[in-house]
Amino acid sequence: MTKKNKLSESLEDYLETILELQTNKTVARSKDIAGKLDIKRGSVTGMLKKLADNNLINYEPYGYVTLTPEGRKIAMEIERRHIFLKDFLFRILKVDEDTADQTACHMEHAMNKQTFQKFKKFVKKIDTCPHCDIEPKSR
Amino acid sequence: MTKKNKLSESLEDYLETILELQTNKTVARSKDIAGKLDIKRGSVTGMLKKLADNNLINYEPYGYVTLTPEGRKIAMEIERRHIFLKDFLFRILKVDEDTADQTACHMEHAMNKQTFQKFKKFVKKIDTCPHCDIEPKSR
DNA sequence: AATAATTGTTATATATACCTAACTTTAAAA
DNA sequence: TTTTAAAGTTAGGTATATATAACAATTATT
Repeated sequence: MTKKNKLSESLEDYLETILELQTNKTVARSKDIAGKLDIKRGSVTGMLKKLADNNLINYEPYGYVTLTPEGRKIAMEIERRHIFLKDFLFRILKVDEDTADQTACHMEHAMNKQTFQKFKKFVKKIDTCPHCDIEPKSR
Repeated sequence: MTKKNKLSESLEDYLETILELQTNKTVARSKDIAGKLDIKRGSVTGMLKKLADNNLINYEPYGYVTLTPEGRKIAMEIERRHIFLKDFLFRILKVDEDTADQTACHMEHAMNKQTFQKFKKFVKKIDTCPHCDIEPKSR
């Protein structure tokens, strides 16, 4: 059974960051993870070990970091939440972009899966409501 | 100048709890704080000292705990957020009450004042929207 | 008032997530 | 290829928030 050990917010942030780096730069390096998370290089190693212990990343000292299927699944979930929440905060609530990003970064850990689903459904509904007249998504 | 030291989520939770106890039981006792926060008695003392250091509570060993004006102000802000978010999650998103409570407890720390204001305004708007037909607040 | 129970505190320990600084490995330049 | 630079690791330290268990103070019971 895949243990559902409920990751810490920090570990979730690492996974999210690794996914972004993998996507944008094909490969995740310790230094870039540190950069994105604004954390010192030395601190990253220990966290990578923890993630590896949890079978969420493939990690060999001095090697590149990649997500395992399970790590990827979690990372994508967090990333999806982040994108959705940031859009909500920025486009609908009209919070400035930086704040939207930071706030999304916190909120993405605060809801469980089901609650987030409901929130999403709710936002989608009001997003097309003529009475609420939300600015439409540009795309 | 009143230093705006940005409290940790834990310390904010303590303040919120103390306010609730003060309101419901007239006085906040260490044991009840521990109970509400599901934390051991021994751990509470140190946190109370920190809050006292920050001039947020009046604390004397073996005495009752009371909020200072500044502590009260913060506690009320957090409490207001909690109540609002829980109502949103429970009544509008229809999340079950326990989950709504826990989730509110996390979310209440995730937004800054301005963002929360905007969120509130937004919810109030859609709450009276005929198209969105939200179940009305019972009171 | 004496004793027992409850509540509060202290000291010590643990876990998490950081930092710094020295060191090692790998990669790049000369 | 040696040397240098960059990236990664390690060891030791700090801060926060918790637990446990022994002890002290307070409150309740008899």
